[in-house]
Amino acid sequence: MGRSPCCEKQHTNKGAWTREEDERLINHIKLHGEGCWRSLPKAAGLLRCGKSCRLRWINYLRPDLKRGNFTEEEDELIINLHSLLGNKWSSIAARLPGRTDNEIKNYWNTHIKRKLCSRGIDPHTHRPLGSVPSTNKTSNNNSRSSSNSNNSNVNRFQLETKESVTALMQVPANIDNGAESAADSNGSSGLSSEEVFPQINLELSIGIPFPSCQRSQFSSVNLNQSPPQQQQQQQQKRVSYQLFRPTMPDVCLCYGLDFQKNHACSCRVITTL
DNA sequence: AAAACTTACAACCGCTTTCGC
DNA sequence: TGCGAAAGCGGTTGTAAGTTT
Repeated sequence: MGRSPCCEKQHTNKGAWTREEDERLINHIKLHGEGCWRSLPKAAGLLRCGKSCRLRWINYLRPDLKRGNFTEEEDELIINLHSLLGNKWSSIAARLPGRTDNEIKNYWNTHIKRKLCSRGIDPHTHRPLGSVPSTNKTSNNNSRSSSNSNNSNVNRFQLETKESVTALMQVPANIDNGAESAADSNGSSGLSSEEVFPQINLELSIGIPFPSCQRSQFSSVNLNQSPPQQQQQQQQKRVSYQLFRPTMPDVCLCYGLDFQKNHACSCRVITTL
């Protein structure tokens, strides 16, 4: 029935990895690939849990990791992605080549939170500090707690869909203002979200899933009926959208933002935003 | 110079999701 | 189909390094 346990914890090392352990792990993965973490420690001659090996490899030893300080562009991208995705560090990391979820999470907690606070922005809500929070909090606080609580999938969908719609509205606005993020321009000016984006009601509440995510459902990004100037603007937006999903094919944004995993969006409609 | 405090980040823990039996 | 282990993920902790007093 099932599988045998992953490791015998009483025979495993803990704490900081030694250089020798690192080398063993690197050599083993070079020879055999990432394969099965469960059997890796034994095969590599390591007294470590497979889970620990995986973490060490992913967060520190992988050759494609980009070490060193985050750039200003990466900062802004993380802030924007966090405003869209909340604390979904792995999803954020997937859009920053060479960075790991753990690294981004640590960086967020040590640098970006402070940076946003100094700009007068609440790092949880991406709203100006002191503004009245929505009663229906966004997913920054619900990424885990909602699944722990008795909230149904419908409730989770409502929250995430609300967030995705807000995101759809916010992203083009950011891009029209150049590299400045919505949070940035919002915070530095001291204006409320509603003042910056008068067409957006951030208290919007959505209850029923879209039957499918079609371009026409997001009127602000409907290219077909746009005059040439608008089309030019939207072409810029489309290019800039790629920043947020550089590895994604040109598919529905909901899909690109992983909503299909939560059944919030089951479509794979090809769309040009 | 050293103690106290702060910061940064690697690693661990516990939970959820996925998947093999 | 259900159970249980593996994998994956996000929150938290431990501690080394840096800074201040």
